[in-house]
Formats: sequence, structure tokens, C-alpha cells
Amino acid sequence: MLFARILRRPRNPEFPLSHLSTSLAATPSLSVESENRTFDLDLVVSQVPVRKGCEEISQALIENESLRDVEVSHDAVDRLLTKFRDDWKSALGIFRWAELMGRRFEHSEEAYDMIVDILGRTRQWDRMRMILDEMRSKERVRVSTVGKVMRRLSGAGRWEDAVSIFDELQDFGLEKNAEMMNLLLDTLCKEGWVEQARSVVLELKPHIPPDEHTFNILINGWCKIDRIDEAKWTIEEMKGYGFRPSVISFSTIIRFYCRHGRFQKVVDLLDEMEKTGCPPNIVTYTTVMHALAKADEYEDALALVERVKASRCEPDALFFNSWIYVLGRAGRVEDAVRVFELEMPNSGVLPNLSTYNTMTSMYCHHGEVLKASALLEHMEISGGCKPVVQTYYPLLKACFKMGKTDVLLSELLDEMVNKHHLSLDLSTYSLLIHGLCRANKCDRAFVLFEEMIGKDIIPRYQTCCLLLDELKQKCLFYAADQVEDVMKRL
DNA sequence: TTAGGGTTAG
Repeated sequence: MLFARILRRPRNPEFPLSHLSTSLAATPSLSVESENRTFDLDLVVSQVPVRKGCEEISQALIENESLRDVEVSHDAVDRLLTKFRDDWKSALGIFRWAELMGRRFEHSEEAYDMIVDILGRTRQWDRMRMILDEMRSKERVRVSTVGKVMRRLSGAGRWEDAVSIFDELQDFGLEKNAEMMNLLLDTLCKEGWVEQARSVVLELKPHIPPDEHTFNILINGWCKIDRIDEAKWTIEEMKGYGFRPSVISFSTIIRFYCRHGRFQKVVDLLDEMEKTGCPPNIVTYTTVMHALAKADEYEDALALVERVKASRCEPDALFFNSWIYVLGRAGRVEDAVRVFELEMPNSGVLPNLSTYNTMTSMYCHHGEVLKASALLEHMEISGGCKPVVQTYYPLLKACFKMGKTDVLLSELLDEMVNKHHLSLDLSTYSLLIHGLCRANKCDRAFVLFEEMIGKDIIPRYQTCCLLLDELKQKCLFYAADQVEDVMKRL
């Protein structure tokens, strides 16, 4: 019964390929390859029409003279899809356009996975299904594809659909094995469907015996929804199957107690781990250290650093990031910089994007915006990582805090969009609209509001309320009506 | 294929 349900198929796919091939035939010059074809991301991005359907977008791109000599490569598609990850219409339009532009162009595995994920996260289920069916017919469905589909379905509450994807695995040319079962369970549990995951385990037990991962996934699921008794009971069940609880099982339970601030329990468990020959590792320590910092217990958190040094654990980037975070929160900026500049390199651990995000946020938090900007330059040149929208949140927030809502804000936005090709996401729009409203610039906030609506990014209700109030106060009634219209649809 | 971090809004 559980596995008999079928994911809805599109009754009338809105994007038939035949239609596009007709338009390709109508523009024969497209099939002629020029010798000097290059790829200019800015050019393509600038030619993507706004507020159009995906079909219109791909059509407009195909007919665009200035894009005739554009070289479409896998890397180009990757960058474009990343850029439009919050804007499914543009993403799908570009995806279709690329198929028609490149001669005998076949999308890469990554591009397929990306478009599936974009359609899933924006809840375009029929279109996601359509791509999945295309992939199936070309035998290009991978484990990662299925994982993305299941995750998006579970995340949207469609756990039954996620389960029926598992039922379809053979149609996709994939095997129903423990790995795939665990993938399904993990997506279910991470979205809180733990009881459903347990039913799946029981139902599949005769065909696919649970392994150590299966139990750890369930333990994590129970902890996530605060059902610690079931988590402990799962540990007993695990033993019954002949598996010893691992450092992962213990660390998961420890994380639960950390989240609830029950640090005496944490200490007891750390001792138990040592005694039972399953000593904590760097992940366990990082979890506890971070939780202590969040509970403002900085001295205890830093004492753990000493414990790590005395142990055999190899510190990694996540550990250093947490250490820097602890020091930042404790107001010890100089010490944090010392860890970043000396301790990390001395241990041979390279900073990653999160290290830079943590440092940036710490600087901004302490009013050192210039140092934060300088670090952004540094991260590209010597760190080899590119900033993401999240990197800019603290910087943008600092702009509003300092009242620099003209030049500095514009420069930052320009850097984000034009230099790094980042797309503003829901959080950025919310931050900007809230900030501009508070800075008495609701006219500019409204422009951004319209822009996000055009990209199908749904504003938060509170954002609408705030903007509406401000617009009414300034007697901008036309704009206020527009906001009210959007609110009615929320 | 299972466990850890940061960045937004309220």
C-alpha cells in the first residue's frame, strides 16, 4: 500500500520540446558555428527578459541577435543556473535555450541535477517531473538526482511522493538497495517524517536489512523532533541487530542535549564514550564547543579547545571556524584573528568559505566594515573562494546600521550583482526592504519589492506589512495598492 | 549513505 502510490504526472506538459525544435528550424543560422565563439555571462544575463514565462524566455534568447555567437558550454550552463537558482522561469528558459544553442548539446549530469533541484525548491512539481522523465528516457537519472527529488518532496510535506520515487527506482535504472533506502530515510528524517521513515524500514526489512547507517539516520530523526526516548530506544534496537552504537550515534544524542542546554548530560555522555572505547572525535567536540558558545559559556567552550589539543583528534576547518566564532562572540576579536592568521595555517588547515563568512560577520558585528571588505578581497586572491550572497548579509546589515544607505550600499550591491554575478535571494531582499523602510526610503524599497515579485520570490508577510505602512505614510497609494494585491495572494 | 559551523528576517 505504502509503495503503490504514484507521483502525479503532468497531464499536459507546458513545455513540449517539439515546439522549440520548430523554432530552431525557423532560425537556420543558429546551427552555423562561428569560429570565435566565446561565453560572456554578463551578456547572457542582461538579455534574459524579466517577468516572462520560461518558454518566452528561451524563445527570446534564441531570437536574440547579440547571443548568436555565444559559446554554450557545461561550465556556462552551470554558472547561469547557479545565478538563477531562485528564479525557476529564467533557469528553465536558459536550460532549454542551451539545448538548442549548442550543437548536439547534451546537458551535464550536474546541470540536470541543478535544474531538478531548482524546480523542486520552487515547488514546480510538474516541471520537475517532466525533466525527470526526460532524464529517464535518456538513462541519465543518478542517485544524486533521486536524492534531490526526494529531499524537495519531503521538504514540501509530500513524503508519500518521496516514497513513491523509491518505488520507481527500477524504472530509472537504479537499484533498490540499502544505500537508496538510507537516502530515502535520510530525506524523510531530515524533514521530520520520522514515523513514516520507521514504517518504511519495517516494510522493507524482509528485502533490505537495515544497516548501521539506517539506525543512525533514525536516531538523528528522533532527536531532531525532540523525541529522545525513541532515539535511545533506537540505540537499543541497533544493539539487537548486532551493531554497536558508534561515535556518530553518541554525537547525535549529545547534540540533542546541547540544543536543550543540558550540559551535565553532555559531560556524562562524553565520559561514557571514553569508558566504552568509543572516544569523542573532532565532530563531537565541535558540536559541544559551539553549543557552549551559543549559551554564552565562553570559558567552558575554550576549555574544550585545550581538550582537543590534548586529544588525538585532528582539528579541521569546521573546528577552527567554531573556535573563531567562540572568540568573536566573546568579544576577543584579536584572538580570533590570531587563530585565523596563525593557528590555522600552522595546523595546515585551509580556510573555507565559512571561515571567511565567520570572520566577515565578526568584523561587521564589531563595526569594522573596512576590515570585512578587505577580507573579501583576500578571500578571492589567497583563499581561492568566491563570496556568496550570505557573505554579504552582515555587510549589508552594517550599511544600514551606520546609515550608509546611498553610496556604500549601492557599491556593495553592484559588487554582488555585477562583479560576482550573485542573485539576490529572499533574505537579501527582506534585509534590504526592511533596512530601506527604516531609513525612510520606502520608494527604493518598493522598487526592490517589484523586482522580487518579478522573479517569483515570495516576500514575507511581515515585509509586506512594513512596506505597506511606510508607503501609506508617504501617500504612495499606487504602490501601496500593489503591495496589498500581493498580500491578498499570500 | 549516517553526526558538527556561519550569514537574514522577526
